[in-house]
Amino acid sequence: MTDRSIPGSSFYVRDVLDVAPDLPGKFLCRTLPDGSVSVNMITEVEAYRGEEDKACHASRGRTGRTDIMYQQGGKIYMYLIYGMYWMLNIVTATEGIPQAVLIRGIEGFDGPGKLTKHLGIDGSFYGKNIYVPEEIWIEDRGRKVRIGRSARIGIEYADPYWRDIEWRYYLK
DNA sequence: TCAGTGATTAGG
DNA sequence: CTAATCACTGAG
Repeated sequence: MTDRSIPGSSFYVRDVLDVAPDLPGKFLCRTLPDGSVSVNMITEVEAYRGEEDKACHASRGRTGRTDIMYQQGGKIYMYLIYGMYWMLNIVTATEGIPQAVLIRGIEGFDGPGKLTKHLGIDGSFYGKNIYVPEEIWIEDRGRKVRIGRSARIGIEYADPYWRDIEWRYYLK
């Protein structure tokens, strides 16, 4: 009877430009420390695609931080920015191709730094699987949504081509 | 508009 | 080792 399913690893082992627009409208679920489950619809994401993407952390190659992006899709890539905010990303594509989707917003928590704070997740989640429904996972509840797109946020430093490309996807 | 804050990275 | 950078946020 249940109208919900949990995308398996194959959902994430696709090009980031196919995975990213499929995420708004799905639900980010998290078992909080008190045992309750937080469920929020994903509202906004961005795609970061390969070493050629000058706004992607992997543009400077494989390092300790970006190593996870080179692994098979479905892993979590966490990183700290400005010394204060943990960013939640989902690795996509097959092994050897560095891609990830940044989760920028969920219902009620608009902003990548705000949602990780609400969910209580940090660098200790680096490398965990998003398709295993234990601590944190994504559910498809059959919601049909309309997706808008725009340039990515906060990458003014990048070359114009990469700065302006419309790889941000959000709920209309 | 602008400072806070610390991991990560490149470079000496 | 040092210094620069940064996929952000909230206060003023």
